[in-house]
Amino acid sequence: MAEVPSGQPQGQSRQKVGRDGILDVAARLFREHGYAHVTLRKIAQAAGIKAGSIYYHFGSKDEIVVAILDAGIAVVHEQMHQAVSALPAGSGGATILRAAIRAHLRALLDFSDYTSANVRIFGQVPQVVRDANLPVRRAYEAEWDALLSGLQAQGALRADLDIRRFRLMLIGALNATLEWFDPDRGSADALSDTYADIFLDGILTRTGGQT
Amino acid sequence: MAEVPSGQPQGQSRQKVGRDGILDVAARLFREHGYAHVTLRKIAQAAGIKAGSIYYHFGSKDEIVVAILDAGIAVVHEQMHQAVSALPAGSGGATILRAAIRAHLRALLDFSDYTSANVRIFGQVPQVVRDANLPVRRAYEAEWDALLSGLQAQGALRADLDIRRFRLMLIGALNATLEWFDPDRGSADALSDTYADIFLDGILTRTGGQT
DNA sequence: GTCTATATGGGGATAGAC
DNA sequence: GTCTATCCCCATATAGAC
Repeated sequence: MAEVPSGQPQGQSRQKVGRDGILDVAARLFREHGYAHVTLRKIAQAAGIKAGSIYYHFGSKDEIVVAILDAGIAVVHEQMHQAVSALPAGSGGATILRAAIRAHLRALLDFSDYTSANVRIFGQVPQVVRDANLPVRRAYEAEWDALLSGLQAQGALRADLDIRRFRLMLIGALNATLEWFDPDRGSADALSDTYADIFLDGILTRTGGQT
Repeated sequence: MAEVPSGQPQGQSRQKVGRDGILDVAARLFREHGYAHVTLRKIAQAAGIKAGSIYYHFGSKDEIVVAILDAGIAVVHEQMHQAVSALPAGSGGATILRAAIRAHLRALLDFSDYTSANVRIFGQVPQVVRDANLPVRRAYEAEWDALLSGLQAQGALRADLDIRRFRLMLIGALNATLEWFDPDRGSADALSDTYADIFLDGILTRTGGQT
């Protein structure tokens, strides 16, 4: 993301000092390479400092990871909430869901190294780190469940749809996109529309007309 | 899976000798703990041998991993192919898709430590290992694409559905289930039906009647 | 706030006895 | 086929100079 000034040694970005600079480069590295392969030495090198210096800002590697995981959920939660809140009052269920899906996918694929790092490494980190990230995860999940339950109560969603199960399926499907998304084959927004088309109406040929 | 005779020391299964025994325990450990956290020492301990002995059967840790990844795809590929082939001639598109989805999810959640290990660790292994697994993956993907394209040619699926993209979405969604599936909340088969319901017909309330 | 130097532990892999 | 013993490397983390 940050361009490297042309005179710099390879593999070392310009100094990104301070706690936030370290988090930024660490999030990018975790996103790209996964949890285990990213060492403090590599984070330090990418930030333009030495490994020992990291301990002035953080108490442990896991402390860095927890900060990144939490920030990743915070970003996507805020984006999704904003996107839905910004819709005109009285928007239909399909419109609301499309907006929420698009916001989630944008944060994951376009915006945020923190969100994508979260999705990428959550399954790889030690249990204590996962536990530390749980509260913010639960809050985001609750936001989705509230949204979906509201739509179901309005009659926009099938009455027999299990909200929790559908939310797990939907978020799981969206997050899995990270593994194969290629911006050269289409934008995140275009992908959002395809997801929405499929989840809202399915893939079968319709005999009767439908929204 | 294998019961431990009651007199055995903790953390050590009964001897599972030979190459296949090592692969079995390694697949289970990779499934449970991910790639990086499973060491040769732990595999050896679980197999009831010492770490050095593994090198009689395998040239490296990566050789073990490649064997497990390949076997994981082979199992799910075979199961899916069998399930579809076993259907009565002239089965409808919805029936065929339901059978394929069910077979995939069964292999992943009920059957095979190899398949679930593949899904769990593929994103964590070194590039050379991923590359080695690519041919069998491509073959499985081709099986799905052929199935879906055939259904689309028959008019069972929407004509504007991008097959490759849908296949990535579907397999990604099914595989993501591994992260949250809890057999106490319902069987893999029940989950398959929910997936099929959603992907085939969507989640919106239908105004007109539909299959 | 960052450096150098180092303690400590664990990993994959190899050699040779049995 | 499995063992013990060991090499070598790299990880996190700490201590103290600057």
